[in-house]
Amino acid sequence: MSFRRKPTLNDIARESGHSIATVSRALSQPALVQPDTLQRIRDVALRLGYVPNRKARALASGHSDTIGVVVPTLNSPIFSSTLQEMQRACAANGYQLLIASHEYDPASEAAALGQLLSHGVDGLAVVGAERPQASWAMIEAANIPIVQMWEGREGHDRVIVDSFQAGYLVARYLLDIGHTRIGVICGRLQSNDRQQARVNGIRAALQEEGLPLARTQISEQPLTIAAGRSGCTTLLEMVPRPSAIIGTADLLAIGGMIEAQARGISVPSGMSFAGIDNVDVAAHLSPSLTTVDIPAASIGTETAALLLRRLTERAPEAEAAIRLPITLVVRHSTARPDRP
Amino acid sequence: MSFRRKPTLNDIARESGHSIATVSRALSQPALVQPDTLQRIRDVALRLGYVPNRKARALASGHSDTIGVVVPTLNSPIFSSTLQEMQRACAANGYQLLIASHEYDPASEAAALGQLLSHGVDGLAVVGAERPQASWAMIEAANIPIVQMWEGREGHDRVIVDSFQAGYLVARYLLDIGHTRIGVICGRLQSNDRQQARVNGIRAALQEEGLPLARTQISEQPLTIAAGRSGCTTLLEMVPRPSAIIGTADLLAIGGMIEAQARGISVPSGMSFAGIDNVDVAAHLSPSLTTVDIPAASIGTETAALLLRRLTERAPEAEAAIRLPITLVVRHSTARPDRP
DNA sequence: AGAAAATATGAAAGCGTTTACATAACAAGG
DNA sequence: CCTTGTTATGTAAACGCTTTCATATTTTCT
Repeated sequence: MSFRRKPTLNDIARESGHSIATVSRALSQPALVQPDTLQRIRDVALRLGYVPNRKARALASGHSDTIGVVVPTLNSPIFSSTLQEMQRACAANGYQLLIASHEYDPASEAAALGQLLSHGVDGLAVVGAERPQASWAMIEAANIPIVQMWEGREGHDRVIVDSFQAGYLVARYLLDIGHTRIGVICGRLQSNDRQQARVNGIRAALQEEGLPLARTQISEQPLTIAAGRSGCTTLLEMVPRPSAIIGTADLLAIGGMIEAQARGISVPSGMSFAGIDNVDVAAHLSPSLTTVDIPAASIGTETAALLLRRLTERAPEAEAAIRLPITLVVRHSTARPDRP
Repeated sequence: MSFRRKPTLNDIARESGHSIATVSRALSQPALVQPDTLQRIRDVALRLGYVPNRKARALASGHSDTIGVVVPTLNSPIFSSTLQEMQRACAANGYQLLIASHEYDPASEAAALGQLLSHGVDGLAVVGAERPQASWAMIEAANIPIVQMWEGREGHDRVIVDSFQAGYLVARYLLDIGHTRIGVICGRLQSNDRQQARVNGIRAALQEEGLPLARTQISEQPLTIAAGRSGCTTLLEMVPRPSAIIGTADLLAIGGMIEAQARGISVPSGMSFAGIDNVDVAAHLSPSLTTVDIPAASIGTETAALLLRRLTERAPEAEAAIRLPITLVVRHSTARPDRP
């Protein structure tokens, strides 16, 4: 094995007796060169084991074949499946995913955005619309296609689900089957417009029945099963005790349900539990979890498709707002309350 | 808002009256310029809203401040937490993660590796050691630090866990408490050395007792809860029926356990279930799942640390093989068998 | 004070591509 | 046969930054 440095276009040009320009064209726009030269150049390239240098290509051409994604966390079944689908779609079209996460910290998100933009991503996908003015300014300045996922404001493309409606649906269902004392375990509301919207949806449903949603009915927690358990513990001290608990994320609802069962409360006869997300495990729990299905994977698919479209279109189309449907999935963790 | 193009070093040079070289130094090696010029340049840079162009920087300097990671799938609690930690550590040191996944397909993995290398990543993290010769050749040729995660062969740095031992531990435990008819639900074995090793570990433990591990005792499945259920269904047809089932991934064990319960088999009194991974939910199931803890997050942390060290060290240190401890976690999904 | 060493800056040559623009060759149209 | 169009190739100028080398300036030492 020789320790020659990597072959470049120049090497191929020299070896093949063609100019570097022709070589470049042969490799990236084969239609522009004659079949036999094309063949000769390709042979040499193969023999030398040429691999294009995308840094140089990016610098010269202005695009990097790279799409940036900023998510709150990688460690979530929801964002994972979105990312998985984005990755699939992007890879299939020759794009790489540059992924950053920020743990729900606006400052970290700003830093991540800065990094991605300075890396010259061709497109950007972000979660939600709530971010400091400075972050939005950076995005504007970059002047590249951007898609907001989950939540999104006017002004940019977006692939969204109605989180408010998700909250509303699940609360409305519990009310409909007779619950009036409802507790809520939700994620940290600050800098998280999805969680805010879900809680607001719940509040709206309660208000329709003239019921308030007091602070004492809500427990704000990190988004883990363990946190769901402790949230449940807190809510169990409400007087009167809630007859149903909504977790604004399945993990919270699952944790809550487990905690209740551990304390000898039977679900759903003693207490109902419902979540939002419809994670994989929800269908398999005992009892299976009533929840609202959020098409996380589709968000990834649609976002990638939209971004790829923007990256190839000639005349900019109108702003897109793709709204994906959510559906209440009634399972066995909810039932009519004992008696009021 | 003007539509000026992005400011470059040249713009700053002109505005500040310094040479572009000095400006470059001021921005990337501040120690080399005098305090007052430094100040002046920084002021101008700030005023112009200068953002360095990493593509150009990468081309000129030869490194991209980017680390490539190739995982089988993003949609797995295990890899998610590894990635999450890598992301955290890398971001803290100014590196971005370029993530690719390949759904356990060697060809896709090769393609992904090619993309990442051609993007000029400064370092690489991959899962496992089993890949086509051609893929290894590409990696060698790139001549950048690489870390194998989970499994790894000699020849490159690695941060590994003993998957064989994981399988062995859980099987040994079941044997110790008296089980002799053991079924296994495992992931696809092809191109997945972790799954292979886990199964081999189980086989080794059985052999110590003179027990075989026949093909009929094994059900190979995708790595999902639903697949675990169907794997369990298959194994229940073994005669005699197994008294314990090992899922070589928690998701499989969980699925299996749920299926058994759905069929009226009580766990663990009627049948024992054990997994490997120790995913979040395992501790909270009913019954809680006996499993082997795999420090997925630590793998991420250690890999990132190792990679970052390699990227800054002067003299290349000796090859590192960091072996992280795994531990059997006995919970309530396992018990002595009824009677032989 | 003079020589040697350290420090701060500038000029310019890349880094490996892409891409106008120019040129040459060749086919078609009158 | 000469003009006009095509088509294939080459020349050279970016792209925005880093970095070597040379130069000018200041400090340190004898």
